[in-house]
Amino acid sequence: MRLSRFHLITLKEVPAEAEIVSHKLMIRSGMIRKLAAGIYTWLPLGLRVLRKVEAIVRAEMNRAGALEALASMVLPAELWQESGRYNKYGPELLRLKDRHHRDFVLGPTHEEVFTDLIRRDIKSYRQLPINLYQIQMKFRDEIRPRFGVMRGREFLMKDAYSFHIDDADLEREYQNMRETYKRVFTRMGVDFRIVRADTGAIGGDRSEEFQVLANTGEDQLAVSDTSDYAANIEVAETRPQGTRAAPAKTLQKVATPTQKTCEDVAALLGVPLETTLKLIVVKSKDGGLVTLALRGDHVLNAVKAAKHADVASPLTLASEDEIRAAFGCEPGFLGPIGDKVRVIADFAALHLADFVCGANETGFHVTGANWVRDAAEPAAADLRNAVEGDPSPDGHGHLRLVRGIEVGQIFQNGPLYTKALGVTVLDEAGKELVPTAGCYGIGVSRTVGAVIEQCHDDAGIIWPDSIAPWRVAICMINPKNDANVIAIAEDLYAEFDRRGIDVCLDDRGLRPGAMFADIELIGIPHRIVVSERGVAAGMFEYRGRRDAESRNLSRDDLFAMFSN
RNA sequence: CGGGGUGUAGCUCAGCCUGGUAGAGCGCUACUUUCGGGAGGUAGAAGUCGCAGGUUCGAAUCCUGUCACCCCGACCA
Repeated sequence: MRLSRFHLITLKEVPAEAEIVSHKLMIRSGMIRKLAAGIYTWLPLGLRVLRKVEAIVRAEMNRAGALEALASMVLPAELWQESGRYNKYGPELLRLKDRHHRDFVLGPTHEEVFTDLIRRDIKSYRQLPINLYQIQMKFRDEIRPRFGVMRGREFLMKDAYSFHIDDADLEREYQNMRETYKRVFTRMGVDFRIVRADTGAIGGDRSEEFQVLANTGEDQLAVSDTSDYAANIEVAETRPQGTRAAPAKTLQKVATPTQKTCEDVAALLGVPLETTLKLIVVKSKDGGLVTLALRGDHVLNAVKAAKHADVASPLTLASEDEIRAAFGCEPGFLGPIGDKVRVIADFAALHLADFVCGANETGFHVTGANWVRDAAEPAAADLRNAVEGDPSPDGHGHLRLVRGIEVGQIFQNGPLYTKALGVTVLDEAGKELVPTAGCYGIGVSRTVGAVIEQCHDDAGIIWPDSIAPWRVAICMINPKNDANVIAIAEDLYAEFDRRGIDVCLDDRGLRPGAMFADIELIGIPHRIVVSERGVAAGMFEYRGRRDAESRNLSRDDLFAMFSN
């Protein structure tokens, strides 16, 4: 590609809309432009990268034996009503009506569509297993789109759906996809971890996420410092540690007129935050209320709490009015003292002795509180987020917390959707059985952002060869002064092109400074400079994007370098 | 949805408090001198000041409403 004929629009200034580095660089380099909140246009430069990521995903999926298909983005609501997700999925599901007032949705994920396809076409166990995938735009009406393509409302996703005769075969395909994803992200040149994950809105039994490590990632991960245990914080287990000390202090009421949070109360009383107890009142499964007790320094884990047998799912906080009615005081002064509402305590909260908590009286807390003596012994559960230094749940080492960008997730859904849509096939004995299923997603457009998040410097993006818009840029210095420069650069460009090496020729006639700045900003991994003095010496200046200096190479050296 | 903030030239922003001729830098166009790390000079094009009402002799500026966008908290590839 000749850059003089390419729509390369770079910006010197940082756009006001962007917060994180990948978003800034994608706009500055002219990869994307925003059309509305969370909705972007991919410009030619960005699309070259997106297509390369897509090509790697496609190649690896094909190699793994999956079959590419393509479904509509607009889906009939009936299918979603049939699976029960039309109501369950929430406002993230964009609903529309056609001219006949029939209900449709924009597809946020396609379990229903592919399960329906299987229901119609697959009659025999002989036709299984099958793994169908597509690479297609998805739409989710996110509460708060942000960070450019990292959390857009429209995004490009590879989604695959596999169907099996039994769980053992599902497990085999799950491992097949797991290995495939490892290959995909390794080819992108990113540092990633596979972590245990919640199944969320997709549902099912077992799931892992592929997380690209980055400080700007929205997900928190708990990883062991000595074993290979790694989990999304949502599902990272915590275990009971230590034992509860015997009560040493007496129960005392203290005035805390404006202190509603554990932080404020601890500061007022001059006690460590971890000696305080906080109560969070939520809806219970039977429609009433249940109280969750956590140590003041711990954070409630909504995913774990919602899985508790007595807690309503999804987790729903009680309203202030409900709290007043149940406790007889304002929120912010609640305690387990007395038997106002049933309490489930986190393991760590259960081990507190002589703790500080609300007095169930507006403006007051108590000190020296103890379970059993002052409050009924609560049920125990794992309710909190793991923190740095917690023992690893696998018994090996301690947890470290890191941040990641979720670029892929694999699920074993089991018969969740096949059962809901009434899919059956005949087995060897001629008996009907419900196939079991898995699904596997890769956020293709998000991966582009995630790679930039990991691979950049002050000058701009640093693409790995595998997904760079071009592997090599040939830059002409002052071509107007020397016809030989043009001739030799053109010849080199033609030869790279002939050899199938993805190359661009910067023939825009810019001054060297501006040209180099652009080539670095858009992240071309290899740069070759053709100049008057180089031509005179019969050499080319080569510089890798991460190199500090350029070096002089002959034409043969260059081709040798890119021959593989 | 709650909390905070911003809408003025293609981009980044000043002007608004204290109402009175629409501004700067970058970018763009032409000419010119330059020509190995985002060049200098000269000339130029470019904005219904988000939108709608209101107050006023007069509104970018004050008031009301509305829309859009950004940031902080509950969702997920």
